[in-house]
Amino acid sequence: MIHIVLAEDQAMVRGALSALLSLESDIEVLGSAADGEAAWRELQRLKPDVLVTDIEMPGLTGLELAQRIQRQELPIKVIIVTTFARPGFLRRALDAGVSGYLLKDAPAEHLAEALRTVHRGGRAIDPQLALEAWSEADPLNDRERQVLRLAGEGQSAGDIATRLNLSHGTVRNYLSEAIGKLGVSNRIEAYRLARQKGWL
Amino acid sequence: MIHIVLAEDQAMVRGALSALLSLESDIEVLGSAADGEAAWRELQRLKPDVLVTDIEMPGLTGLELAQRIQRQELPIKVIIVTTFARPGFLRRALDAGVSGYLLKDAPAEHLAEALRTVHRGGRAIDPQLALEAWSEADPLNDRERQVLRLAGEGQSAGDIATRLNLSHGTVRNYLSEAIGKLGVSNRIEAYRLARQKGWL
DNA sequence: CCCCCTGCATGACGTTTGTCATCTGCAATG
DNA sequence: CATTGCAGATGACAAACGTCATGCAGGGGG
Repeated sequence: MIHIVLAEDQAMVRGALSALLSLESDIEVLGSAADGEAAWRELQRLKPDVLVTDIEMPGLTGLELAQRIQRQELPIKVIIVTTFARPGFLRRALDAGVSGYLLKDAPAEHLAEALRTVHRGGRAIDPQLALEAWSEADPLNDRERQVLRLAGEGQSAGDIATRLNLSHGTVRNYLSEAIGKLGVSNRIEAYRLARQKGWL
Repeated sequence: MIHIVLAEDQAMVRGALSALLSLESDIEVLGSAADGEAAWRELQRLKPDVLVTDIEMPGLTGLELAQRIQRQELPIKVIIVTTFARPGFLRRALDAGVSGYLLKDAPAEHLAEALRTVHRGGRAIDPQLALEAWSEADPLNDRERQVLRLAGEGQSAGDIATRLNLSHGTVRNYLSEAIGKLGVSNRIEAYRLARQKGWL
């Protein structure tokens, strides 16, 4: 019997996944949580074999949850189930020691299979995503990332400069750098591309 | 017995919702589809009582699907289940004659209840969202919307002008109008705000 | 010690944006 | 027919944007 805990912020999806997994005779859903902190408490309390978690959640994200489990050396495997086919996310997830990474685009049956594979000690990583993850590295440095994030919210170079204690010229330099590295032609495209790749 | 068809692009969520509803003894899931066109074909073939659909789907959106059902006067009720708490979306959904509008944030049990209410001839609209929907009207006209959409993808005024067969000055005028109406200070903020409100 | 690399700043440049006031053509309305 | 209204165009202006060459301080590492 595989004991699991579910973390997913959308209540309806959480309930539906729970129903889905409860149909499997070898899986038991011990509990579920709507955010990272609550999930952490459930893990301590219920000691499941596997945590199935989304990435985007209020408070603590799924990735941070995985990191915490890894650092505390808890004997709990982690499977990420997310909408985002972003190579950067998978990379970070693997660094955090997760055993599985599925997309919500994948057929529902894959989840139970992945759960069994992981419980057996194996890994279940979305194959096509795994390829992309190792192909393209994030070309941005910290400053470029920060600046791009703010630019994507509609802030001007001047605003960003104030926020980061830089000169407005420097901000424009970083932005220009980022635009160049990403091979696009303005800050908006740069933001969209970086976001889509999971480089944020 | 309530017969339904499910339209939702994320396979895992689709499967999970199907599992959830199948647990109810008075509900039967006749079929499901991953995009609007497929859903339309399933509706013709299976003649369900109710369609449960997401909004964001490739091809035909859930809103367009509802419109089509309304225009053809099919005896099929529609329940929208979506992530987006955007007043504009609810407004358009109601115009398209849908009977239910739930958020994925709502508890899973609400779905089955809503299904029964709607099947009985009632309406099931997320209450807090219903309030917002009548509070604020979309101030944008068609041109402004089009222009803003493209601007949000990073296109320059010139690009947009070419795409829409307008002069580049005119495009800037519309953009300026939109920025003014929304009370923001540049195209990026305008795009973000309009998107968040569901005005796209 | 010197060299080079990195992080940030500066200034100049041409382009794009955002704002206005004004103008044109066309259709609807009286 | 004249009048009004609307969609789109124009041109001018200041501000912000994107690019580039250059400068400068502070560390390492040779």
